[in-house]
Amino acid sequence: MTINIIIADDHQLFIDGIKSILYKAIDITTIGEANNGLEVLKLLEDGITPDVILTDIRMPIIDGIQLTKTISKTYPNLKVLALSMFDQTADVIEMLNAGAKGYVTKNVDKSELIEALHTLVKGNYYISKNLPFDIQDWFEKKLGHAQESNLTKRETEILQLIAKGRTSIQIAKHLKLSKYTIDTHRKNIHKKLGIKSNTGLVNFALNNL
Amino acid sequence: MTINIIIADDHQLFIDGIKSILYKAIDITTIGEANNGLEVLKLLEDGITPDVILTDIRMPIIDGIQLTKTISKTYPNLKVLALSMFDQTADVIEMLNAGAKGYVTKNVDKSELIEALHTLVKGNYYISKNLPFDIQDWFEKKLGHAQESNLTKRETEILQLIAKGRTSIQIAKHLKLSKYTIDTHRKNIHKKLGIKSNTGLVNFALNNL
DNA sequence: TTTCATATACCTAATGTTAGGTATATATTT
DNA sequence: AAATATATACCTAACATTAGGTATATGAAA
Repeated sequence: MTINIIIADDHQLFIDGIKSILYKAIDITTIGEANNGLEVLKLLEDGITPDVILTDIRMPIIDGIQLTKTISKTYPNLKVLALSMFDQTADVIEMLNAGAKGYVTKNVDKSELIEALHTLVKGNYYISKNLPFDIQDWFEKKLGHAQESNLTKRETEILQLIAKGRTSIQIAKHLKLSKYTIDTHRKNIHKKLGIKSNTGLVNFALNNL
Repeated sequence: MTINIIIADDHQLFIDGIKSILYKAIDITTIGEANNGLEVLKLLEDGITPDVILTDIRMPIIDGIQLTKTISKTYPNLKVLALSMFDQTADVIEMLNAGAKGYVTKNVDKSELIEALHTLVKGNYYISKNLPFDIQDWFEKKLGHAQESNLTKRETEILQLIAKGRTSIQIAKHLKLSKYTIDTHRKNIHKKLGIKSNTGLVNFALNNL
C-alpha cells in the first residue's frame, strides 16, 4: 500500500531535498507540500488525505507544535513525523507531547527516513537513534507509560467494548454502571492515548489489544 | 404491505405478551400461534402463509432448531426470527446455522421487534444490538463471508475514508460532493454489509480492505 | 426500451459521541 | 497523614451518525 505524505517546512529547498530523497521510494508518494502549519491545515480541509505529515517544528504563522495538536484532535489517525535540528531538545519533547508519533533529525539518511515512515504507518513510534540521550531517555519513559500500563483494567475493558461497536449505554448496562461513568472513562482513554474519536479508538484497539 | 406472522412459544403468556406488543403495529398481523414446532408445521400444512415465524428455541416435541431446518428446506421464502434468553448462545448459533434470518432477545422492546420484522421481510438479516458479544462476532464473520462485500468503487472509497476517521463532512469536501450524498453511500454500505455502526465499519475495513 | 445499478442530493428526528466541566469514595503510595 | 490513582456519577452544548424517507440522472443490461 502506498504511503501518502505531506511535507511541511518553511525552507522550500529542504522540501525539495526530501522529495528527491523519497522520489525513488516506490511506495511513498508526496501528495502535498506546505511552508507553514496553516497551509497544511488548508490542504487537509480541502480533503487531501495523507497518511503521514512530515513537518518541521519552527515555521511561521502556525508552527509544528500547534499543527500537531490540531491534527491530533481533528485527524486522529493521521501520523505526524517531526523533523528537527539537533539543538532543539525542548521543542522536540513538546512535539511528541503534542501527539507526534515520530522524530528524525534533518541530516537523516534515506533509508532511515523510509523506515520511519513505514514504522509510523504501522501504528508504532519512531525515534532516531542518533539523538541526544536525554530525548531518548525521556521518550522511553513516555513509551513505557503510554504503551502498557497507561490504561487501567477498567479502561482497557471499556475500550475493547467500544471497539466491538457497543455504545456507551450498552456498555453501561453490560457493566451495570451509569452511562456517565462510561463517558468519563471514554474521556480518560482519549486523554491517555491522545486519540479523540471513536474510529481512532477502534484502530488503536485492533492494533494494540 | 401487511406482514403476517406466526408466534411459537411453549409459554402461552409470552405469546400473549408479544401479541399485545404487536397489536398496535398496523402493518403486522398475527395469523397464528403455536406452543411447539410441530404445531407450526401443522399450521403451514393447513395452508396458512405467514411472512415470518417468530419462534422460541426450546420447545417440546419439535424445538426451534429442528423447526427452522424444516422450514428452510420446505418453505425457503419463509423467514424465521429466533427468540432467546440471554444464556443460550450455543442454541442461537445453531438456530442461525439452521437458517434463521434474525435473532432478538426476549426482553426486546416494541420498536426493535417491529424493526426486526421489517428487516427480515426485506430479505436482510437482523441481529439484536444488545447481544452477547460472541454471537455478534460470529454472525458478523458469517455475514462477511456470505456477502463477499459487493461494494461499488465509490462505496469502497468512502468506507476507507470512514475507517481513517474522517467525518461525513470531511469526506464530502474531499470528494467535492454533498454531505447528504456521503450519508446516502454510508447507508448503502450499512445495508450491503449488514453493519450499522461506524465502529463496525472500521472493524470491517481494517479486516477486509 | 424499459429496467436495474450506481451515483447524486435533500430533509427531519432520534440517537450517540465529544468536550467542557464538577464531585465523591476508596485504596495505594509516599 | 497527605497525595495520587482509580472508579464512580452527574450536567450541558455542540457535533456526528443513524434511520426513516424522497427524488433525479446516467449508463449498462435485459
